[in-house]
Amino acid sequence: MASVPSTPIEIGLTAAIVAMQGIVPRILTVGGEGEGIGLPSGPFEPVSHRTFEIALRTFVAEQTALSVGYIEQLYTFGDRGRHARVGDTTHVLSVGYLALTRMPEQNEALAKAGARFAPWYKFFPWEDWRGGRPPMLDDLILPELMSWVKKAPRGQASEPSRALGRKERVKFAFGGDGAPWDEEKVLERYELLYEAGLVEEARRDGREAALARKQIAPLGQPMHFDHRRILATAIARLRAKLKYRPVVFELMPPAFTLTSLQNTVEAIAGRHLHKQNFRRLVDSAALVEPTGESVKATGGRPAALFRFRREVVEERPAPGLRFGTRG
Amino acid sequence: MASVPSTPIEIGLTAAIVAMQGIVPRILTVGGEGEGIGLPSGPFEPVSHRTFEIALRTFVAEQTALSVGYIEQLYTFGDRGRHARVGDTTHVLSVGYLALTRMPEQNEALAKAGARFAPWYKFFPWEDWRGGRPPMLDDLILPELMSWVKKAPRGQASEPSRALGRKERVKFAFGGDGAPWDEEKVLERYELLYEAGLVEEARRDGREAALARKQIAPLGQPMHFDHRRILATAIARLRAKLKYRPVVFELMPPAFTLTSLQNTVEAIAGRHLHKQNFRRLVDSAALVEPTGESVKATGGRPAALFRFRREVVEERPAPGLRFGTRG
DNA sequence: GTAATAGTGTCTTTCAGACAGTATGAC
DNA sequence: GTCATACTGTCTGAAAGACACTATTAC
Repeated sequence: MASVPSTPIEIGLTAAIVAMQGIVPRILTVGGEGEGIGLPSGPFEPVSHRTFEIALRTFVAEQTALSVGYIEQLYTFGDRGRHARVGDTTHVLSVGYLALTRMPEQNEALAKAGARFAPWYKFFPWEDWRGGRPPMLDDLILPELMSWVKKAPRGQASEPSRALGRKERVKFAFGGDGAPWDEEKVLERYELLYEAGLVEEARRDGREAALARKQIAPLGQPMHFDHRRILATAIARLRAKLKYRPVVFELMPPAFTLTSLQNTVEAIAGRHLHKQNFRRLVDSAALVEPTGESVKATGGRPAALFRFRREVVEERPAPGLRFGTRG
Repeated sequence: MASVPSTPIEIGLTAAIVAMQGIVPRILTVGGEGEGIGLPSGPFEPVSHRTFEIALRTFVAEQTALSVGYIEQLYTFGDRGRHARVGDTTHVLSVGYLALTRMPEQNEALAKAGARFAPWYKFFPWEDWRGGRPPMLDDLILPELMSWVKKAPRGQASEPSRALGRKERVKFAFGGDGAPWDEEKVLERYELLYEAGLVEEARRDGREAALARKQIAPLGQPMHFDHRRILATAIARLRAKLKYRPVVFELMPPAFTLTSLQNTVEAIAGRHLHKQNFRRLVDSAALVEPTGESVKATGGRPAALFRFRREVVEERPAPGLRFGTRG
């Protein structure tokens, strides 16, 4: 049970660091221009770092001159197939983290470190429904997925009834035919697009489906290694967590208007919410309290400012913004 | 970014394998009698296993002659402090998994492999509220935690306002004083008991609080390494997941009565549910369909048998048993 | 018949979703 | 005044929570 590993294993910590700018959710990226873009990451050194979280905070501070607040572990990816092209000995394993921060005033330190906050929907354009259902779904994605469904190999029932067929998986992830669009299924959708060879990473990793497929416009901007998958996991987790934990406030300034709070939630969820219900929700959940101040910058009625009530986390089991399924 | 690790790292996969027996939720354990009890675990060998899940299924099959159905990654633990006493080079990192299975008819293969299904509340007696609020909470746990709260070191505000004080953490995890008991906070409670030195593992790992504390009855049966923490994570995840994914059915036989389904949910959640509401919930969620058969073994009216409708996972975003906060 | 378990009918409270309306600013 | 944004009042229908009641077995 306690054998010596036969190949050296390196553990990479990869961080999806989120910040908001107006109605645009942004993700911290490194690299770019020719060499490819990715999430900030670094090796975990057990001798110098006691925990993952300490290691993560350290290398993020070093690489991006940014101090992050909320941190949460996402998932540990161990597939060899989806990893570095660099060789077969490096980066076998990556532990993904989600971190929330507030957009820094000055981005110079970031730029110097080669990092910048990129809009996250550049990587997942089909996930933003705030302008209505994205046309690319019907124009490109679903037709391509349908032909992938038809190409399914016969009699491949290695798993019993548990594993869904291709058709069912598409319906599950993308909705349609009675099934609704579930904004939380970000990872399922990305994985399906990967398997169907519709994202650049699939071709890069040498999947047959991708090689066989004729060249079409790429679906969203690709990333290094499995970083887009980690980002998909991060978005999915954040969208789910919003509803039962008050994590939005980690992205908000100390004082904010209810409209800006709603904008932030909508930006993350990728869809619009009913305004009056949102306000009632926030009010009845007692998540915020008025500061007494207000801002008069919009050309309309001045908006009252609010602050987050930290006490709620002790009061109730699941204090989140339980917005429902409709707009 | 791609440096060679300075110390050899081994990755251990550890599985919390759950099965039901009547109203007793059980967890697969290995070892016992003197040498200490633990969860089945094995090393991850990147050369022979393509993914964690394959590696996990393989070693579980080898160690326990058991084939598991549902598998889900829980968390990756990297703290050095909580790991093996064996030395400092082994088992630096453990990836925890939750697996659900049905109790095998024959346990001989298990027994031969040195494994057995133990009732999980042996390890967490304070988590079972089906017989009412466990007396040990008021008799032992809360008094001890209160004295730990009082012993808090002064001015240790290294983290800003984010980190709660000891008092707030106890209230958050264990409820009381207006705050309710949240059955999902299994991990928070265990971590608090560990920090306060009230569980055996804390003493074993050499925490001051535990060493300073006078000898009292141990709180639940301890486990090897950080295995009880992984089990706490598994129970918490399962309790939460019940409510929005139809995972209970992985623990049920193909045909079951509504009462046995409710018993299983109650066993996992650790508390009683309102019978009529539970039935209506199951009915309105359209999670099951009658088989047409019934059983007449109980001495009362025969119960109709039902089967799980696998189709629901495609129909609705979150098909679970959204039982509420009250019984 | 009684005891025991299985299952139904309906009432009340709460709350999500939506309607329409009022308030306060810039111009 | 108009336009734009901020905010409130109230209706409706769907659930959650809890009540009492009926059904079918063993004895």
